[in-house]
Amino acid sequence: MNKCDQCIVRQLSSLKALNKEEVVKLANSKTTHKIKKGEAIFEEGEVTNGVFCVKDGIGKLSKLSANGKDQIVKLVKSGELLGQRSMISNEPANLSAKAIADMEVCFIPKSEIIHFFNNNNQFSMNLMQSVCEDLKDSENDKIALVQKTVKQRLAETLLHLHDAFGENADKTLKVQLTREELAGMIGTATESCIRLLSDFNKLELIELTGKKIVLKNVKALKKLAEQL
Amino acid sequence: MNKCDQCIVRQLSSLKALNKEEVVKLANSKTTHKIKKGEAIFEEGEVTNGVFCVKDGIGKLSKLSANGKDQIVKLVKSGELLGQRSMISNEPANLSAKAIADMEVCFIPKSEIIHFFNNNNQFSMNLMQSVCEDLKDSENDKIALVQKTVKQRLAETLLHLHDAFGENADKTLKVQLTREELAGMIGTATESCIRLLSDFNKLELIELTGKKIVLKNVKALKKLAEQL
DNA sequence: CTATAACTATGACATTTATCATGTTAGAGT
DNA sequence: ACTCTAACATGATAAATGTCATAGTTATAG
Repeated sequence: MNKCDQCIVRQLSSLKALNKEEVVKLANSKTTHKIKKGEAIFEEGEVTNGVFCVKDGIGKLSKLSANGKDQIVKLVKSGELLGQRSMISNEPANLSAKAIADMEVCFIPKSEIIHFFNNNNQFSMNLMQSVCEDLKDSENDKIALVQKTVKQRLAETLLHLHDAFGENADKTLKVQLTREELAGMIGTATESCIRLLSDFNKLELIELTGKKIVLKNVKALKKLAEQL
Repeated sequence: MNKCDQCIVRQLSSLKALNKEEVVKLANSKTTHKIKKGEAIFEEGEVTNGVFCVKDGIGKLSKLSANGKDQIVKLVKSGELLGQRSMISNEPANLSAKAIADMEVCFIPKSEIIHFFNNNNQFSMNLMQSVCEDLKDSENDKIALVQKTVKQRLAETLLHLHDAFGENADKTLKVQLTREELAGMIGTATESCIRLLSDFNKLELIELTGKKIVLKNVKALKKLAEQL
């Protein structure tokens, strides 16, 4: 069993507030899991009874619609927690969590989290703040969906991916999404997304080499994302 | 000063977890305000330094876009808290809160809320759950915005208004929104909203008498809202 | 009780975006 | 290396929705 006190991830999540004793308790109750790209951590409707802490890799939270499209609500990376919302609300998961790149996650049982929540004010405040952050993001996304065009949302999303996940040595975006997934993030049809990427490519806002994407003109993308 | 222990509202919000002593403390620090229809409780960007508890009336949380449209994120009624998110995140308000019907609200300073949060596990859990509930709603709204047509969203919103706010003796919806506000809720142009309301009227799904709306065929509206 | 503004309504049209069809390319597995 | 499948790409078209124009209607202040 990995010792949690050496896990860098702990520094990033709400768990950073835990004291030595609590970390030991955590290490004894958590279980570690490897999730391959494409596999699910949990599915919509499942009762998880705990939270997952992302140690490595990238995951997506999404919901399948009646017409078969997968709307991506959020991407998660190292240091983030998954499943807090439904755990706190005592509800089955509202969204599915799947790996976009191979992941390593730790499962922490509900009883532990509740215990920390009730006994460590800093932890409960951290957890609260992370949910509040999600709420703010979600509200802003909602507004963007209504007030911005698909083109603007694509520009915005590319910038966000760059910001949140960074780039490789060759300047390509680190997150590797299929066009379909990217379309699912911005809420549009796959074809529309592909078309706009081509447009951006022609306008030299981005560069497409295979499925790798390089942001060539961040300033222009920003302008595009902002402007009315 | 009103005594909080007699306030029915307290039974509805996270504040229901407070004990006798805490309620006294609350009563001594809160201030009560009357907000006229159309007036703001707080505006986007303001630092509120506390939360507002809605005692009576109906308010909207919204964000003004560059093109002058007001996107409504949520309606709030008696028993709900306003401004928790930005208070917890230590940020200026992300949204404006305005009265849609004359309101009475109590302002509770941040220091009180934090004190309760740190000393009353049931309160902090309640508060957490209410934010989680908001998050879930927001995520579902987001998905609906992408996956449903304007027509479906209008049907859904009418049902939600009926559900959440109820009807008057004459069966008309209790919340009285302008067409512009309703459009702002479903994320569409005012004209489109008006047009669809007319359609619904012709199809006898609803009845329009002036700006009052009666849901005539709830079943059909539900079907419309759900179906692909 | 009128004047004036705000709200509601509807038509005509433009634009955006989805859908369908079809072809190409790239990557995984044998 | 060769297939086979999934992913990418693009054109043609249709559908949904936004925008602009204009007019009727209601509410409200003076």
